[in-house]
Amino acid sequence: MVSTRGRYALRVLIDLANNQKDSYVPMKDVAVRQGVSLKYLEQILPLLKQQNLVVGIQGKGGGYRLTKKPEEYTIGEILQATEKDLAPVECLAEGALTCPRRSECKTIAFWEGLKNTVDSYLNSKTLADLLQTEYS
Amino acid sequence: MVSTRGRYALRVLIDLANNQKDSYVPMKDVAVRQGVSLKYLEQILPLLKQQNLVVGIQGKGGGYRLTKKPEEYTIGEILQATEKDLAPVECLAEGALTCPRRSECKTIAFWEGLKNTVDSYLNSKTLADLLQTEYS
DNA sequence: AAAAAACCTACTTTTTCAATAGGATATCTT
DNA sequence: AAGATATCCTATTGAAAAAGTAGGTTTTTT
Repeated sequence: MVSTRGRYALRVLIDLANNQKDSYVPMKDVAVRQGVSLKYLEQILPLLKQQNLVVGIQGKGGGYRLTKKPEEYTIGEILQATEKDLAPVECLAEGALTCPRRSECKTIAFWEGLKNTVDSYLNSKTLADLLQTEYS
Repeated sequence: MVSTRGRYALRVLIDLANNQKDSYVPMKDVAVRQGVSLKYLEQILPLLKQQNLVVGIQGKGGGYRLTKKPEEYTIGEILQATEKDLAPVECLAEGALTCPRRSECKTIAFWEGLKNTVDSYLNSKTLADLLQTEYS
């Protein structure tokens, strides 16, 4: 299950896209608009910055800004930056040591298929896809 | 991420399918073959029994047996029985209360799409698909 | 009666999640 | 230079879940 870190990250980027201007957007404002803790966002944004998904400027008048156009962000790369791991099972996680039962495992192909399915979906959607308001 | 409960459940059912006979298969044997704790399996099997995925017989000569043919089990229903929830985000979980931001939420459709994608995959594969040994 | 199985429930240990907290540092404005 | 306003950095906490361990009870066959 995707954690609040990833979900908040998504919402922050949507917020940044919707409030783009020439200047930078302070997280203080985003926190209010999104109804989440500023302090928590301050932990999440460095993860996005590290992957060059945003630029952050310190000091008065500072804040964050997108580094590219919304349609150039895949949801996959955003979640990748914030979630610990997107693999559906332990043994497919980043840097997992090879399972001793690997050669006899009947499920690994199935799990790989699931991972591929999920990854494909996540990489097929972009931030731009989330910008239209639509409710049911 | 799918927990060991779900993964072990899958392996138990594969094991049962591979060791089918007229009699019942005791978990003691499955535990040895699969290299997992018997005591832990004893917690998992009741979940499968509850959904009529297996029948269990107590007493000497007892054990468990599949209730239908391997091709009639979808992986989805197996994981459904053992995992707490298969939803990718909290607000799509079983019996989640409706989010106060629901009407303005820009991500819900995306998450629903992810859930549908995952469910489709899980329901398209059957236990029979996992029975062929294949390694790479 | 004894053996072998499932059944039931409580406990423990470890890890992760979701924040909260408090200050340090950088930058702009006046 | 001073003050305001940001990000940045790191530690701590509280609650929940994950993954098992443990011990006994009941059922059934031999």
